[in-house]
Amino acid sequence: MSEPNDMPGHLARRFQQIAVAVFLAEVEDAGFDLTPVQYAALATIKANPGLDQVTLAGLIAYDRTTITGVIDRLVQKDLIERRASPRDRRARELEITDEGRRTLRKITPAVESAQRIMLRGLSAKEGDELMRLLRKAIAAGNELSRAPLRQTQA
Amino acid sequence: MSEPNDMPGHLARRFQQIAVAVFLAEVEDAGFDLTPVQYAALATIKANPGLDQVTLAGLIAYDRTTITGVIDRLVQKDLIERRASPRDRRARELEITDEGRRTLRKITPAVESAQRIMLRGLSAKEGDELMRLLRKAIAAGNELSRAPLRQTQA
DNA sequence: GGATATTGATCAGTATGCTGACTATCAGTA
DNA sequence: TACTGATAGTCAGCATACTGATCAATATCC
Repeated sequence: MSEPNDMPGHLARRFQQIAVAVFLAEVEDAGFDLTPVQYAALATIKANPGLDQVTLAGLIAYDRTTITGVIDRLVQKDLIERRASPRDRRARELEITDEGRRTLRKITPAVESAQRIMLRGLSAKEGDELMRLLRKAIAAGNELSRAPLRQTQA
Repeated sequence: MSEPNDMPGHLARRFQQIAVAVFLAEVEDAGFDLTPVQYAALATIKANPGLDQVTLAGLIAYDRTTITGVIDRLVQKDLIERRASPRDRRARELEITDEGRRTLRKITPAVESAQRIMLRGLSAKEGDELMRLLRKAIAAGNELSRAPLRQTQA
């Protein structure tokens, strides 16, 4: 373990690095310009119409200060709308647009292809096992980052 | 797989996110101010005295444009020295300083502790298996990122 | 030897992620 | 109701990562 390449932290970084590169390449090949982070936000907004930014952040484990910029860019691309909440004037409600829905639908094959490519060195069984172990490690460490996963409303 | 939290790419991001947070917390508790990226660079420079930036980048799979800033900060902290190579005037030779050596020695327990914490949800056997699977997936995807691992000189 | 290609390093620009601070608003309570 | 604390969102600042460009220096090939 004396060498970075043998450490879990370094492997985490490398795997993430490859995952992002594969995602971007597949999505660009499909003719779209969307980052992994933007995709996850968009898909989650579609599945939870009208949610506010803090709730969105909790559902995908983003920092609330990071979400601001991600939302900005999705709005700029006309994929979502951000408007003041009538019930809480501090909050913004997020809604997917028709354009966002269309993009999400057309981009799905590329996203799924990317998930397969990043596991291409593993058998199906190994891929499942890797995901199981990642989920388990993540669950145990959830509270250790500033942006933990929050399944429910605060 | 229709939900981000079930996708390998998202799990990769989450695990990396936790790994970085744990690393920073452990290192700060030990009284140091060093990022995972800076640590890996410093350790690799110590193990390969006089290497140039491209070689360093290859050994830890950093992008060459990223390395520039990392090196800047390590130099600023007096942990390494950067000087022109006598053999190739384009290249810079990197050398760890006494201060860098001292820091590396004192920080090691915190770094190792961090590696344990980020796997704390897994048994020893599961942790080994996770690392094996990550290494295998990474090896298969090595060439897919702009900054692949390069074990040897270009 | 000289044109050409390649390489090492840097830079500008963009997108995450984070820390810490700040404003506006809301909720609970004395 | 006024005070207090908590919450939603944003901002400035810093550190990765990347794309693509540029500059200087080295290699290669004719």
